[in-house]
Amino acid sequence: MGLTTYLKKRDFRKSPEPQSGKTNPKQLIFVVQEHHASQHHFDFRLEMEGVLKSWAVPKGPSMNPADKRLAIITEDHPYDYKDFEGVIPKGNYGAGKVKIWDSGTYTPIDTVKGKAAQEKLLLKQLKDGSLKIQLHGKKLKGEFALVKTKGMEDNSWLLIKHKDESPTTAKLPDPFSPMLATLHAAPFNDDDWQFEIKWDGYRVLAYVNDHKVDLISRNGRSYTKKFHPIAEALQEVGSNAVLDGELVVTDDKGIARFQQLQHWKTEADGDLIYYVFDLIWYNGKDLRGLPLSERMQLLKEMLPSDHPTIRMGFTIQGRGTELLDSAREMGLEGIIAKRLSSTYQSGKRSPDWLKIKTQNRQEAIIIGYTKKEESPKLFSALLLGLYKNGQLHYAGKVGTGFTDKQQRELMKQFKPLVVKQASIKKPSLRDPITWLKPVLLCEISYTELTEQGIFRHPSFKGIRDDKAATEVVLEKEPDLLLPDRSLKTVIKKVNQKELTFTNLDKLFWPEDKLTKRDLLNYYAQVAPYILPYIKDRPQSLYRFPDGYKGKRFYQKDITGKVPDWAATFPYRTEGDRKDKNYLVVKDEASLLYLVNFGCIEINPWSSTIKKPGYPDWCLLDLDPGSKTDFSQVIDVANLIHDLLESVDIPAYPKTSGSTGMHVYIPLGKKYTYEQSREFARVLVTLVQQETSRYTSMERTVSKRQGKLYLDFLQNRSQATLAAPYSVRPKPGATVSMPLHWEEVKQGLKMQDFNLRNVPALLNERGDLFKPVLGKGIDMMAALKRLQQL
DNA sequence: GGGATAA
DNA sequence: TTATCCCAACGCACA
DNA sequence: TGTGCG
Ligand SMILES: [Mn+2]
Ligand SMILES: [Mn+2]
Repeated sequence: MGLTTYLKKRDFRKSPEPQSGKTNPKQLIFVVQEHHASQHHFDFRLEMEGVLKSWAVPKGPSMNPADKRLAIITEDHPYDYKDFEGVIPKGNYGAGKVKIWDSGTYTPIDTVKGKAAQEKLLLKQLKDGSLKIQLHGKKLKGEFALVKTKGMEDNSWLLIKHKDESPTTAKLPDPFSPMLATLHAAPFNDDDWQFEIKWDGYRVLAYVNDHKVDLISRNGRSYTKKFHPIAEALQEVGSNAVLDGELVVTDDKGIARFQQLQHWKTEADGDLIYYVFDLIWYNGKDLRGLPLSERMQLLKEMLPSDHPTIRMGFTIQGRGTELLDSAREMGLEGIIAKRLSSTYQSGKRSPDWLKIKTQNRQEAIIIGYTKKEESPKLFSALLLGLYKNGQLHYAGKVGTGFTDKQQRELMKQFKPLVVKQASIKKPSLRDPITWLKPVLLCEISYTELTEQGIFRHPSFKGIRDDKAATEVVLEKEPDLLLPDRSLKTVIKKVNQKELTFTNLDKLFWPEDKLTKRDLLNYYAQVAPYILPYIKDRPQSLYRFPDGYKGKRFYQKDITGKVPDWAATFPYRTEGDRKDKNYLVVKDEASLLYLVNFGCIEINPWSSTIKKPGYPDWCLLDLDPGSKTDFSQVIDVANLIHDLLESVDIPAYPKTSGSTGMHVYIPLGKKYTYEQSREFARVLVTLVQQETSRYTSMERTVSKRQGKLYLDFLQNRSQATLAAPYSVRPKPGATVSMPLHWEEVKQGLKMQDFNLRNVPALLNERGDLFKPVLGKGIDMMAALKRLQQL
């Protein structure tokens, strides 16, 4: 009998558990699929409780695909299948022989004749738990084994868990910290999840022993004395358990009141209730490895069903939307969603527990107000706006939450801001609108934001005067490509193409703790912004498979190395008798494919395959030398700007993300590379003459004497530069960031723009480089104007 | 990161 | 069977 | 015609 069953059958309230040294072996069997095997790795898939896990195991000496049959999977804590770490034991285990003994008789069972019979027997022994596994006389150290028998299908393995006992008898770590929930934007319905009310109180762990109860807060503070009625009640209810729950004070309507809890002194201050929602420990058994569903079952059996102060909170399976609605009706803070199969992950803010709020807070810009004709109020509703991609959008109207006094004060502030023209596209509203200059900020609460970006159920909370209106953007948790930090390999469809993302935990920037997963998430987030500048362009690959400090190499020819769906562009070098092929980015999938290949930076041509000889932009590359630095780059960039502005040539600057800056001039595919280069030469020559003290156009490094190099020669076919929004393989994961010319001034730092902050910045600023792909300049007219100078 | 090839 | 290798290149500027 | 350069 498994321990879980055993625990379930017990009535914990009636008699103490007998102390017994006997352990109950528990073994679990799963069929693991070998999904994709390369020369260097096995990729395993395991479908468990409806969730697909996958992980890569590097091939070691014992992992030949033809013959070797065994790998060991170990893990740190019991029963959490998401944290598999692939480990290949060193040494030679012979030609695929896994010796398997019957644990009772210790007779080898690998001598059974016939494949089918062998497999059948093995499975039987695994199922009834009578199996011990040894490798050449040595007991397996790991808690799991992957076993392949000769009778099994090629892509199937058996994963055997052969722990002696589960849950374990071990000391509870001290200090012990509770599992935490991740904030989640919207409710959902899913039968794999349980939903419960989020109570507004103190998170309290209760250590219940025979003669003593301790109530401990999340920060390790003792609440035993302060909330002694709860401690006393727990003492009656049970013993030898560690419970997790929320301690609340309810008002006369039964609603938890946080303020009242803070000031609670005696029973006259309100009714204390301890809502228990998890059982972590019972009679020396650590239950954290059990799935939530089983812990809940045990908890239900352990707690009395009708105790006035120690209660099990209400839970419902699958119907999150419904529960959030009722929580909102009741004026509660929100709900918690918990994955039924999840283990208790101490101290972790886990994606298996999600907090979903009934009320969200957001700042918004007041862009006007309406007034109903007949209304005695000064105004009926405020019109709200938000910036998205650098543009102001209508975000709904708020008609509640302000007092008459607040209305009078607001009207005073509105007076000097009244304008005739709307600052946005006019929403269709019945009541007459007074438009305001979009500078005033307010804070609102709301329940939901619609697809169109309109607040639902907004309520006014007050004026904000500590921020500029342009700083206000939607505080929305981005949907990440790879949100689950416990998966080391993920197979995912992007643009209808199946991509395998590997080695997601590999530290690409160890100092910044940034992983390959972070890099992929970054590019997925900025894909809409970067794609215009890399789509349909052949790519020069610069690969860093082991992170920015690791080995690196350039790659252009990808013939035969990329899947069929990847677009390519043929080329030849001198003496080639066959075509070589550039990789061409077409969509998010091909971009992410590159990134998974270890391409930290993206290096596209200046022209597309549609018109390969005609670049979209002309570029000036400002590279500081050994005796110059970024501050001179800023100076010379501004001089270039002044010059171009004086002759009416548009130009757009970006940091390079490395040491210098890039300036792009739109050409609109109208001129050849040679024309672009000669145009750049003219511009750079003019600027260099003015700044000869610290700039140079010399191709030979030594002749530059450490001066800043004005590089115009990259205006040439097949030459590449790091794309806008490209990350660079540099400390701090810097990004090549398009700027306003006003930002190009002393004090600007390369590190201001990096993998961590650029996605949010882009949401505010939009794509500043958009005009680079717009109408190209009239080069001849521009040259004529330059000549007049 | 992973296919090709030398040892 | 395992370890290592290999993954660009192009044309301009100056000697 | 070779070498450095990005
Ligand atoms: Mn540069
Ligand atoms: Mn350069």
